[in-house]
Amino acid sequence: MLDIKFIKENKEIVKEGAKKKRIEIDIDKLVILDDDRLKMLKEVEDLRAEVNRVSNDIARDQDPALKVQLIEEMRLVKDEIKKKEENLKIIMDEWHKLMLSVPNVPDISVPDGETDAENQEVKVWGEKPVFNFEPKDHVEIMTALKMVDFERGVKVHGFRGYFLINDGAKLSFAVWSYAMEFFSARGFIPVIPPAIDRKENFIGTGFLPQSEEDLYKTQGGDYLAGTAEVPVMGMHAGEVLDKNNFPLKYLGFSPCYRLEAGSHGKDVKGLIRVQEFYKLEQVLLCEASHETSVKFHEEITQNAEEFIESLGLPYHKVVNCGGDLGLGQVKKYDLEIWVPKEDKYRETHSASYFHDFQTRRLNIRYKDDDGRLKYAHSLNNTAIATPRILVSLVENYQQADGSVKIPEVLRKYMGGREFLK
RNA sequence: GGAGACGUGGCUGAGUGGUUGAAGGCACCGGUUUCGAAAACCGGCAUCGGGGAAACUCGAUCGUGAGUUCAAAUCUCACCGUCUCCGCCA
Repeated sequence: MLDIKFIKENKEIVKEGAKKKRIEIDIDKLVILDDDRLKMLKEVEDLRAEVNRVSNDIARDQDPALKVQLIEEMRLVKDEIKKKEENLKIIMDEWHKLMLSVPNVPDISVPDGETDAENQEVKVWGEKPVFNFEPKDHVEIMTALKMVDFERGVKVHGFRGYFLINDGAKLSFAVWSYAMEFFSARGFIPVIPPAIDRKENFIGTGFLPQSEEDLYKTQGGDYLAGTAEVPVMGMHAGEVLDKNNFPLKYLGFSPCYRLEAGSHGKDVKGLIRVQEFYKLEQVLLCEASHETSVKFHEEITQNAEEFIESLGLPYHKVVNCGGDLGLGQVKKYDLEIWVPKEDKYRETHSASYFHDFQTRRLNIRYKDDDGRLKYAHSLNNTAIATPRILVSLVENYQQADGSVKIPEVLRKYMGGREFLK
């Protein structure tokens, strides 16, 4: 959510921003609505002030006849207030709905573009593997090594179901353990949050109301989080944080549930696009300064880059174009790791910053040096997601004999083994 | 699952219909005192929104949302949450 004052004072910037994100929003309508809102609010408040004033008179005045008369007068004013309040409520509902739809303004450095096809590559790292044999895809490799069972996965879960078994499960634990150690060393506080979360957390982080069709829902009206970003951000909702603890760096570990409603035809095979997976997520809260946000955005991106590099996986980094940005995001980098058999990079990490878009909705503030309460800034980036990462791990490290070499850094979590076979 | 109690400012804690946005304490910030510090004393200290250059002023907020009333922290209802006892499970 943006500040309505900011919207009114920077109408053109907000409009341009929405356009860059390819989001339809009628800012002029919102501005008119807000003028109405303020006018109506003033009328209601003036009437309330009168009632308050006279009520005090009633309490003080000893003359019973006068009391009765004043009470009668106030009764009429109350009726008027009621009518005006009803009007105000209608305006407020509409106002609120529109406010939740206003996208955050993308940074000037965000390239223009419609879809992810127009994201710009800004970095390429690593050597793509050259095989002197016909490489296999991860489904083949992992099935042969009995690391995964899709048939039974579909039997038990349905479409996109999978079991990770034996080395598939072990490798997942290895990745998690390694990531836990890696990110802890960089000052991240590990958190295992609830993944079944109240609606407010989804509105607060910007996933609702827009992406309802992608979320699993419970009978109680809660939702299953598609990322630990939701509960970890919700953790401090409504709080006034101590500035001295900034930046707050959390490493959230949670199952992630995504309906993938709009992508039933895509990536139907394998572990790339599943409805239930696990992710370690970097979530960061800092003071409200653009420079600070940018600094930490680069930092959490760098963290992930170095993590991937330590695994020895070739990847590239893209700046997402305007059309590929979410409602609240100011700027986003995606890291995409090489998948040899598909002959392309696949997204594994997504690093974005939001300014106070999320914290305003979640009411996360801190007291600044000038004594004023300010909304903190928030950012997040993937640390690592399984099982998607296993795809590039096994495909890039596959050997002619069908075995898979285990990256050096993971070996200590795999009992010192060098190969999966 | 059954019965009961409770939810007040950064924290603690009074307040059961009328100038109560809310006593007292702690914490915090100024000042006096002191060579300095502590203690003591004096003063300040909620948030959000509207108007105003400002002083200031108006409105809202005592878990959340509705309601009763001229007037609600205080009464009613629903919801959320916490605690205690019993039961159940581990």
